[in-house]
Amino acid sequence: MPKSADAAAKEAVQLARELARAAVDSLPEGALAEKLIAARGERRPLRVKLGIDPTAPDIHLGHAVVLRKLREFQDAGHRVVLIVGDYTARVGDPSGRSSERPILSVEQIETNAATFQAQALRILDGDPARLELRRNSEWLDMEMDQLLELARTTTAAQLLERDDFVKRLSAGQPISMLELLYPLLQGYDSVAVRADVELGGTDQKFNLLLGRDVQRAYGQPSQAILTMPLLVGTDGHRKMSKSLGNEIGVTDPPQEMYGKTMAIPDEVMGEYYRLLLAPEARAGGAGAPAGGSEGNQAAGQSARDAKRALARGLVSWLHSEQDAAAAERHFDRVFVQHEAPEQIAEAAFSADGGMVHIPAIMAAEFGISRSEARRLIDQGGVTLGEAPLGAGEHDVPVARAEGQLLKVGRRRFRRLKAA
RNA sequence: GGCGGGGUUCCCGAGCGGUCAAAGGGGACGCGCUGUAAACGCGUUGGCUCUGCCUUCGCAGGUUCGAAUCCUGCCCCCGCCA
Repeated sequence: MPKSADAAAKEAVQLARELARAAVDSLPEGALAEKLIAARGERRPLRVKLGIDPTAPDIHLGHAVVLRKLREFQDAGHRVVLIVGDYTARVGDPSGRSSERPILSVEQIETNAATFQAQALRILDGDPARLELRRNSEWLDMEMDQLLELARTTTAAQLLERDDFVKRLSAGQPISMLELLYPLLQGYDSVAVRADVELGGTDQKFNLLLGRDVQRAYGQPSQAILTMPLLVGTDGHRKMSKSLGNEIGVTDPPQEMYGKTMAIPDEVMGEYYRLLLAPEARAGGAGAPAGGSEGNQAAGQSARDAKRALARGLVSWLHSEQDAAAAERHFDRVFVQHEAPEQIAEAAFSADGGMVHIPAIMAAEFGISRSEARRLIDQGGVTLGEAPLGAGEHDVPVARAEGQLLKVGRRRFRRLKAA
């Protein structure tokens, strides 16, 4: 039962609108709908490209924003081409950076690439009909004359249009040739996989658009592009990134994921909902603040409840509902009731002359220096059993330590056992 | 190629022969408060066998009783000129 061309077009426009939900740019205007119509006409899925450089070992929620969007394309019947930038990782994309990237070893990149793929599959549909996994070393490890051919497609002026370059140039910061080359290589990725659509963060806009020019130069139709907002990190200010230490990893254990989410500033909660959770959850009951707030107390409570719902939602998505429930119980127990967690790792200590050296245990268990451990003790941040250790109380009789709970700061626990 | 400026602890940034593990700010951490939010207050922020010792101020040498501070060479960054 074929639909009329008119109805099909309407449907495509509608779908394009849904797919562009939460996106910052969908360019050029109307291109996505046209691609959808064309694909339907040719009875083939769209090839939707995302490139990720494995410069850090783990995928975090910032990546998840875009991966989630890709999943929507998959669910609409299209094919995602996920390119792990094992070759471009050696070049270093300047996007959003004020300095050049450190050079990664080939082994490091290889390790990262493997974990990236595995972690991306937590969000994407792994069905081969819906997902094509590629490495860009497949085509970027090219001959010099091929590179020159690629270089011919673009002028220096075009590359220097990029606002990041402009800023750095005027700020007197270095721009390496490799960085200038990067957008071209990314554009060539689009040529190599014949991308119909490419997604990326807003910081990728320039690169994505340049990809259109590169494709055209190679006689291909230009891709449509979709840019997603950059997710702000747990500090609430800067974009989420491993190197800033403000990330929530998609493979973070449930308790950690829940806890980190509870620590984000209230102001960014809305962003997290909008960019990470499904529309149902967003509209949804769980997160809806209790109506008719009575004063500050009630408003405070509902903000907290909304954040709990967010934390639950994220853990449910990336782990499971059971995990989310368990993480919440743990959170309530440890951080709301201030009780010890149900599961506590043991730390073996060796008694020396009947005394136990607490800083040594802390150093071994938590990866801090003994000096730092001493400071923590002196500041009253370390509790053994019921009472905090006093300043200078670094060595403790075995009897005082055996079987006791060692609490460091607000969140680190160990049960002490004689070795 | 020439001339000039610059490389300091997680980051920015002071220091410019001893009183420097190095001001100040940011960040982070701890305590208090609290909703592991925000705001606010106090404190900590190289390591260790800790009243002292060791390592650190781009790298390598040198001068000196003593160097982050002076000299020489090297590496890197920036600007102007060519």
